[in-house]
Amino acid sequence: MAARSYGQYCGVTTAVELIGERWALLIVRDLLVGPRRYTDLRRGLPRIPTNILSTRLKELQEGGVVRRVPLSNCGLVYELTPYGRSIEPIMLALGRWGFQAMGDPEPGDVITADSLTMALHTAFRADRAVDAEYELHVGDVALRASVREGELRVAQIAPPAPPVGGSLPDAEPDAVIVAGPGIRRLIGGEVTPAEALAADIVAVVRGEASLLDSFAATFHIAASGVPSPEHE
Amino acid sequence: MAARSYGQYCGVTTAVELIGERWALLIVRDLLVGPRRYTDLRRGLPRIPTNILSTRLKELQEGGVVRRVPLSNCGLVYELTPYGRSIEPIMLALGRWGFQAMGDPEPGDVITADSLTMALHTAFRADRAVDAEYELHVGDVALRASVREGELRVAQIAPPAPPVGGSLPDAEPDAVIVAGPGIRRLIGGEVTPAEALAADIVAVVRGEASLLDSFAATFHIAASGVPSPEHE
DNA sequence: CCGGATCCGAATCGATACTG
DNA sequence: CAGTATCGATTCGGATCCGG
Repeated sequence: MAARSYGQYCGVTTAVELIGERWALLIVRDLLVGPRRYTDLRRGLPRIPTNILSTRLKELQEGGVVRRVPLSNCGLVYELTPYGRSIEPIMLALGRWGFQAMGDPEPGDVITADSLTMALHTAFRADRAVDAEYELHVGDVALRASVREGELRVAQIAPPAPPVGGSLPDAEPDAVIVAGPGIRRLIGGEVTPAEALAADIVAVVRGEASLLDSFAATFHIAASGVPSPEHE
Repeated sequence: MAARSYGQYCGVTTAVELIGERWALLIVRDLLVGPRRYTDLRRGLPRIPTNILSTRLKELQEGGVVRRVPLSNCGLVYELTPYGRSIEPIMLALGRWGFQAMGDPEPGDVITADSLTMALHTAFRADRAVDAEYELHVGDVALRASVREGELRVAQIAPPAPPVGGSLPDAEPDAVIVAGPGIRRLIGGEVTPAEALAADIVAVVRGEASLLDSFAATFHIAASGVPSPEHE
């Protein structure tokens, strides 16, 4: 029996041995957004030590969760295997579960492009979705979220986008929404869109302010049971 | 920012900080089966150090996942809060995901009553369920699984059950199934019930052997994508 | 710059012993 | 029964270094 094995013959235990080590699930979260290079993963996980990142990538490969793919031109990327990708619904559900217990950010907490992308998918309600194109800015992260026919697609926008003529791939968004971490309160339904605007939690800097209602309907995480009554 | 925080403001990260520490999710798994005393948890997690168990229980309480309840007569139990219980569908899905990657047991691996109970729930297919009463023995564990109207109830049977007249709560089961860890191959569909009987993977020691077909239809985990092509 | 490997102090984990 | 105390073994975190 491996040294750090839990010593149980059980599906949950096997899962935890595959993706339960420290940082492993966050690596998988970022890879669910798309294939990433070693350096991309480092940027998306600012506090991960580099030796831990390479150790985890090796372990995830041995577990059949992640695959290493050389790029045709140069370099290489890590990507999920089909088996690794099949964890997506679990990741989304886990994100919703954790969302209920999120308080306000601790000093030093960051919001990364991949985590916000995943959070949008987590909060996406296909049944209530209103078709629209949003540009969303939270902290340093800028995303383009396209809601079309009940489907969500999220693309990351490079922050210092130099406006070189002709290379802009997207049409103008219907609304440009600028927010901070307090956007959690809007998605969680703690505040209405009107209250969020009034309290400066979010701002609609382009497009009609009413599109914030569509946004709040499309991206919503209901407090299912009890979020977490007593906290430390 | 807490010392061992991941430093990200994200639902998945929050979830991992709540239930991602070593052993934590296995404690939650056992508590999903029912409230448990400290000693019960120790028995269900034979390799957990006792200081880790008490540390995790404290952390899970601070996170609002677990609650400590004094018993009316004597002693106390740990139980999940409503928020903690709301992780059940995720746990079941994770058990199915991990099941795909289970190989054969390592030497020293055990099967516990709570993990097998959870595994039955994990593998239960309400849509294909056939009503029946099973008594299932795997290793030292004995379970009573009742399938009624598409619902599953599992009770644990004390192994040395002294046959004191009148105190038996259940009627006779339709079938008594005795198996080893190889029962995974039956649930995973790697072998048919007939093959499992022929290979001595399982035995029906009471009741009609054809009930093993019902069992295999009721408890099944299909290989969704690729289980895990390459393994270490 | 990319993709790591190496080194080392700090924190955590695991095993055992002990206690109210 | 329900933990706490102790201590060596591991792992983690932070920093630096290195080959392409």
